[in-house]
Amino acid sequence: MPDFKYMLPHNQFYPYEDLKLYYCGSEQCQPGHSWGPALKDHYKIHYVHSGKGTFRTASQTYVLTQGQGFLISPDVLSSYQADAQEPWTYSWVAFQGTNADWILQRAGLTPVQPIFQTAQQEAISLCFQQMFQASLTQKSRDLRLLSLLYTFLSILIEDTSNEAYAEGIGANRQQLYVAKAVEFIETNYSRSMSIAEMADEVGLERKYLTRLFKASTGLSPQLYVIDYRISKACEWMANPLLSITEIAYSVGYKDPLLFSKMFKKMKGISPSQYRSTLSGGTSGGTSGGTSGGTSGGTSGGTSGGTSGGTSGGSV
DNA sequence: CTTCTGTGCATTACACATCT
DNA sequence: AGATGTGTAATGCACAGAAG
Repeated sequence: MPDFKYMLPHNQFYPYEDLKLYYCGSEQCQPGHSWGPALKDHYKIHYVHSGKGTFRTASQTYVLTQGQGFLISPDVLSSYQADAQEPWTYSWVAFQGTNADWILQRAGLTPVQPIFQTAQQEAISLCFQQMFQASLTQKSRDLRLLSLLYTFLSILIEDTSNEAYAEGIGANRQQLYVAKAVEFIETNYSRSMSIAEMADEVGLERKYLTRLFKASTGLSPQLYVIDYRISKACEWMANPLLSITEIAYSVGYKDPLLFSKMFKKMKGISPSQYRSTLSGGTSGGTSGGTSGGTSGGTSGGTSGGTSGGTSGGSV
């Protein structure tokens, strides 16, 4: 495949918000050719056709060869360099969009696990070859390139060896387990669910998952579930059309009294008192911070509040 | 009151390095 | 090459405390 570089024209109207191809290309690198350490504001995947080189993040260094690739994530400091003796020939595609996170997660690629290895080398090479040909077209270039980006990502998702490769990297495997558990909580918090069920879903023994979870997030799984439910409840408190009972049911509590008890334990005040602070204009205190912060992971305040025991925490 | 959850300690399984 | 030692991942048992 010849070297090529395509970049989406800045002035081109581009209505695809879910996935947007920024640029792509292929290059036979010179020995020692490098980029970074630097940041990007979008995703960029490199795929190595031949030769070798090094990809670095803040915490890891990876030596990559034919059939492997790496993901640069937005706002993650990264660098890469071609080998001095056997410089790599690689292709790249850069993109962003509302679905980019979700698609990459399905392919097992995250900022923590940015490396992949494929058994579909021919299919991926063909894909980049078609990108080169598409970049030469005029009228439908954006559509063709976007379809090839989807094809490329679907190959990564389908490639089971990539998943096995990701799981084979010891330290990151534990983070994948925790990520799976968090995903389970965030999709099942609104119904009655158990930690054992979650462990079963993740594929680990309950106690071991508890340990990994606490080591990673600082919260036990149960406390994380409660914290997540109460945070969701706080978001819905702003809607005056919903009763406390309805909100309790909506976040997985069958008993509104139990919901109030847990709410007070986590927030230090009852749900109705919390709601009155929202309408009363004292939103600077307890209301604002929790709703946005918890979905991303841990919320530091709660663990300290509950560790003391039964006498509802001071958050 | 029953069930669930979290934790300490012991044990097993496996990978890897070193020694004979 | 096989035996042995070491470290780590994962599980089992038992028990106390909290949740439902």
